[in-house]
Amino acid sequence: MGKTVDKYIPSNIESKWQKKWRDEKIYQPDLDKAKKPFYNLMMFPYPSAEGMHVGNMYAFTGSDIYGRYQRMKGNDVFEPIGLDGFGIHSENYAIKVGRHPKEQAKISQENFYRQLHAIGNAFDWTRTVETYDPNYYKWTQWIFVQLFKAGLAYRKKAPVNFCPSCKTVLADEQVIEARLPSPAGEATGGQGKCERCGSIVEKKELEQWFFRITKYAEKLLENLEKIDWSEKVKIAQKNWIGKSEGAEIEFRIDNSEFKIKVFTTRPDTIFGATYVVLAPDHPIVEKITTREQKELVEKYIKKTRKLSNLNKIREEREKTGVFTGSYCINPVNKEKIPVWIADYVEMGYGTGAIMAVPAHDERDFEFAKKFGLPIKQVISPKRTCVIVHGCPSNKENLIDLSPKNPTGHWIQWARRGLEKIGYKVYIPLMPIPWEPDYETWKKEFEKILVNEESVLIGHSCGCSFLVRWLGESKKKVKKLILVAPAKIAKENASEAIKKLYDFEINQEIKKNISEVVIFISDNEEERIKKSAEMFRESLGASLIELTGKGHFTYDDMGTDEFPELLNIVISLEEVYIGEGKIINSGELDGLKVPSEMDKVLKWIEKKGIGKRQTQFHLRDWLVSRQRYWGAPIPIIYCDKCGVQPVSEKDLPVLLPDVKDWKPKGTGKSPLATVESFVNTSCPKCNGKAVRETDVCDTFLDSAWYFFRYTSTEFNDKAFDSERVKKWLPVDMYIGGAEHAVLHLLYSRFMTMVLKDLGFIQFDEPYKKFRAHGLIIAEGKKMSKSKGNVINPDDYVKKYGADTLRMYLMFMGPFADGGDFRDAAIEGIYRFLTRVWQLIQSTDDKDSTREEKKILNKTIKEVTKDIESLNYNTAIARLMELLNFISRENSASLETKENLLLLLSPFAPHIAEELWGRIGQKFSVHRQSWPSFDEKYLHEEEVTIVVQVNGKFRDSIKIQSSESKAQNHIEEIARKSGKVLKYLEGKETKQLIYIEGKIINFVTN
RNA sequence: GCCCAGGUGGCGAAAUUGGUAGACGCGAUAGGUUUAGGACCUAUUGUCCAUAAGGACUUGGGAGUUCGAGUCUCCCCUUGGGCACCA
Repeated sequence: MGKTVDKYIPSNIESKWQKKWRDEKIYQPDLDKAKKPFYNLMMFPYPSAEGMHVGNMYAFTGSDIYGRYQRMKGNDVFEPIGLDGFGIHSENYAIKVGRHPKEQAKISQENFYRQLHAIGNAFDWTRTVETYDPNYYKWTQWIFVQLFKAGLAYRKKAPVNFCPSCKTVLADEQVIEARLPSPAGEATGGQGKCERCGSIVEKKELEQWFFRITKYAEKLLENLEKIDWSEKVKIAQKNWIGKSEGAEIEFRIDNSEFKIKVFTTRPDTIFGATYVVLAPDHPIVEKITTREQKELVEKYIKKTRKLSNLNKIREEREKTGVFTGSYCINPVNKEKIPVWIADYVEMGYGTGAIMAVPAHDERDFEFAKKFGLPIKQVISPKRTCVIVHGCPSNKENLIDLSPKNPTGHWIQWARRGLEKIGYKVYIPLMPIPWEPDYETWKKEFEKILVNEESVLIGHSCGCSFLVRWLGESKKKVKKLILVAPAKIAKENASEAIKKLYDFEINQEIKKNISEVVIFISDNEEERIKKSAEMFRESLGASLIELTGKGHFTYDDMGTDEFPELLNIVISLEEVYIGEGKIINSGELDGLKVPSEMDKVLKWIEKKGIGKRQTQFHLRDWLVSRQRYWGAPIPIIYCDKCGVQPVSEKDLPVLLPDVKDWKPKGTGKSPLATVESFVNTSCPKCNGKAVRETDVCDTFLDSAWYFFRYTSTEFNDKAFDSERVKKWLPVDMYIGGAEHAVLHLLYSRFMTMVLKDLGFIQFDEPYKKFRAHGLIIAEGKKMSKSKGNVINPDDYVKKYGADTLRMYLMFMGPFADGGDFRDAAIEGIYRFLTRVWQLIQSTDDKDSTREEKKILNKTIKEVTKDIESLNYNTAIARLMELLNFISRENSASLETKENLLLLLSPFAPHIAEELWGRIGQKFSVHRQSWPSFDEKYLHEEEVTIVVQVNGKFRDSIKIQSSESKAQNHIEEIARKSGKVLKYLEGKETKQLIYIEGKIINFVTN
């Protein structure tokens, strides 16, 4: 050894190879002839003018590694790149720097592409796509026209989210932090903030274009089952689509022919509907409001409208509403129930009307409580109640729960009463002879499931147990009831009893219990009264003294009134939303819900009261923007012919170059002032007509770009169907989870539409999608406003792209992201420098068996790790292999070659350079991915861990051929001095042997 | 409030899916090399006890299952992220 080599200087090799790769077209598959097409796509970036940040680079690198790996596996990998530079982000930036968006786009494009070149990705640079290029947006407009013709694009006046700062309408998805409480807030229509600029969004009524994505709600949901996507993104989409199943039920207005349809997911609670609520803007409100209530109702409607424009975020969601004066008839029990209006019901969801079941819905409950409306319980809850009795006066009677025993008597009564109202009652039995032993009691008691819905009843000494336990365990329970709590004066008590009461009442338990009630009768003995008083004071409990009745003395617990008292205290003072049995509901009584909901629905349909109904949270996609920097919506309005799409031969509708392009804030696009743009002729009658002046949402641009990549040279079609057939759906799509419901849902929708219109044969755009993690800087999200955006340029300059790529990937699992810190990057640089040195300076020798083993193991592990996107551990394996070479100070040529092949997806430049230097032909990136041979992975010697009682005591080495010989291994293990020590004088009760792994002596 | 993902050394993180916890890297300490610093090389590095051999403890907390738990079960705490008056 000892060959001297030149220093590793990344800048000397990186741009050199980047140029060579381009010249040799090694990353340009022949899209028509490729035999094994593999479409490796990453979400295309919005090119901020500041340029790429390490977060972008993280995503690109992770995707690139996967693509490079697939290429080496023999696939024709297509890895395109482009820019999503149309739209509000880009325009806002242009406003900020005071430059025309078109001009700014040019600058951003140049800068972004320069950076993208520098990171060494295997992009096909001949097929770039920019959304603001007329050759691209021509086809965005063409898609709009197709949707229009198919009836999937429509116009309607709608209250929309309007951002006063961006001066445009936003889709629901682009409004964030909606409905958060604010300290000074007042109720509003539920405003949030603009996704882009953070301004508070207003509601405005405007004519808007929508895409009928709701038509595909069911399919968008259903298909999630069949695609291989990150689970969290699937869940996010599922939640966003928000399917809920229930019933639509019709309520007749009393003394009138009007009917109100309500949607409910809880048809099982219909007997508990005690009033009906309409959204304030429900069209029927006007018709059913009585003369007496008219003024109030109108005032309320006005107020809610005004509030929606007040840009204030509601505070405590205090319920408001007014009575309309009308009643309707509950169809199941013919009860006359009032009709109210309230802004907690929204016109936009369901039918804009609800049946209110205050006993089983929190919002209805709140409302009912505020306005004194009746609450009727129809679901009996599944709750637990634990009765802990006290010490008996006579030990023998303790577990005698028959009514003969006074204690037994009241317990039986309480149980019966509680079970009647739906409680599952537990009565833990104490051991006999009874000892006030808290620890034993606790062990028994904790076997019972106690949760927030539980009611605990303590009697006498049982009270002390419970209070002490609640203090210790910090459990939350619904209610604590203490019956005649006893506190025995410590000085007179036996040791055991003293111990029982030796605890402090923990103040925290007050927080954990909704209510504490203490029962005591006035003729209880002083001692008990005093202790009741003590518990009351410490727990803030209400004390119910049963004056004059005398039922609750120790000797006479068993009266009929007692369980009824419990009933009063336990029932009906809170909402219950959980599962249970239907009660008070006539024919429905006894059904279990939700498990027997189907029977309820059948019954409702049979009775003709209502029908099954499914609702989705998903709303139609609002696509118009009152802005300049976007694709003009290709629609023409003609007085004679109405709304007409621009004919396809006239596309694109070019975005005119105008000086006055800044948003107006009038609800109209800047294009509206450009007469030469607005005035046109009707495509149908050729008469005078005007153009639509709004532009398309930028999410439309990005909803189909992956089709265009395959067909950039075609100017007569959006995409070539043969190409698309060959390359799509995308094999691997990598992107940020922040687009979980925006871009990903829209592009799925667009694909479904294109399929239904006959342009393509598949309905899902991305076979496999993986979300990468977020890169943060110094523990915070990177953002321009925080000034902590990290630009990769500096790092590329200092360490080279290879080092930065690997550092980013080494931080942690690709799906997790990480915190970017300067310090650790040195480690990777050191690694690559060592690769540079060792590959060149070490002598070539034949592989030893050990070397073959570690090499094959490395190949196996790195392959597995890349496939699961665990790049961090793949890199660790490469380091281990290098450490081996370093230790041995030699390596076979085979090992060196394979190391470079394994390294090449991660650090493409250095791998290419060294590949040449060890005498191989260009290019390392055209080689096949190495395979491993199982025979080298097999160990000759295995280490058996010797445990005594599950604890590691020694390890022994044996030939792997002997690993089946348990007796032999036991013999060796027993001889080990370390093990002997632990086995001495002890009997081996059990011996566990796991072949080739572990031998465990279990002694007593 | 609901849903999702996390919580392992000083730090980023591994762990064959129930079998020696802490691979790999950063940082730190000591030594070598160097005029010096840097770079590089070698060794050590979870915590505690012990002069040592050695021992005990340890994966947010608590209980449980098991010969054996970071991994499985239950409860709790906590940090991110998403959704939210959705009927």
